Amino acid sequence: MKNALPRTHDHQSCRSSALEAAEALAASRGVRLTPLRHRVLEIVLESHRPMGAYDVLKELSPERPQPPIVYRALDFLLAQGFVHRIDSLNAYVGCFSPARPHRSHFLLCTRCGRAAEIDDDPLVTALDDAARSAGFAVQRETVEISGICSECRPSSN
Amino acid sequence: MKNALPRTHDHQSCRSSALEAAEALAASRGVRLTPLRHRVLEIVLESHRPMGAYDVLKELSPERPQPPIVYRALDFLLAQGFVHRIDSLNAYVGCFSPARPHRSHFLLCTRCGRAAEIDDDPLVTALDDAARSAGFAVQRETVEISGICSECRPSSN
DNA sequence: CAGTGAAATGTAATATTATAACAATGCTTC
DNA sequence: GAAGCATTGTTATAATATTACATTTCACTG
Repeated sequence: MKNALPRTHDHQSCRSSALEAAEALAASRGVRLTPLRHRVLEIVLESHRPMGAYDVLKELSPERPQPPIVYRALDFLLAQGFVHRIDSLNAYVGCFSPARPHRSHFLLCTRCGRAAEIDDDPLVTALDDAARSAGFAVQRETVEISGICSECRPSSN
Repeated sequence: MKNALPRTHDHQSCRSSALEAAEALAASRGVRLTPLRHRVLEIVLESHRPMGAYDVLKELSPERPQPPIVYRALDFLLAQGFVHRIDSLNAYVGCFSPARPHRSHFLLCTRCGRAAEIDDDPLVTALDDAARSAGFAVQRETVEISGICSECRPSSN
């Protein structure tokens, strides 16, 4: 099911560096990135495409665990910022820079299915300003832009 | 289940004007706001709080329709912009200005449960700029800021 | 290094959200 | 009023998520 990623993108290495970063962060925070959690993170990182909890479950065969196993692992990884949730897809993506504090804002390509995190200062500022001017104390944000990515657009394809 | 809305907010009148606007728009577009669709819209507009499809279903008793009835009505209302979907809650809110073209951006209070649409030019610009600079052709956006609204914050409570 | 309590995992059952497939009805146009 | 299409009705089931409780593992303490 994994298909072409941009040739310029060394997926293998970004995945392992994300894993290493997560390991280091877990150690420094005194939380346990257990084998199960590690495995789930690995599975999610293996795809730049959001994966549903049940997709992860399938990848965990032949262990054939029950849903709570995966949901709990994902909850842990979410809490640690090692994965993000894509609300519009009921799915999860690995975070490739868990060490850098950032908001969870995404471009989601409806053609190739890839999710790209965006870290855009003006956007962050605009969100903060909008909330502040409404007297709103932000707890959580969902910012997901769906469309066609540059790789999938005729102009650059 | 409906509890205090701000005293300054004439909910009854904003709901009926939203309904009238939807009726007029449907007529002008040549689409049919059938009794069922009208009723579903009314139900959703009756709450400023996002309602799940099954909440709407319950309100439709004693007709006791099956889920597809409600999902189809909601799909129609979404397509016409008479309601918006809140992805982070799997829920729907009525749109109070369906005639004015706008994006669907929300503040969601986790205390009182209310959803407020925000129409913030800098935010719209920042989103557009972020997408454009990534060469991304936007089809759809989910922007939902969850937190505590000004009415629910100690300072203004 | 055994005992204890907390954290993590395992398991069963079920709740919640959403859709597929097809039948029946109603509306529109000729 | 028959044809064709949109809408609604019905059944069944798929997909997503959680509750409750049992068991195991881990980390600490004595």
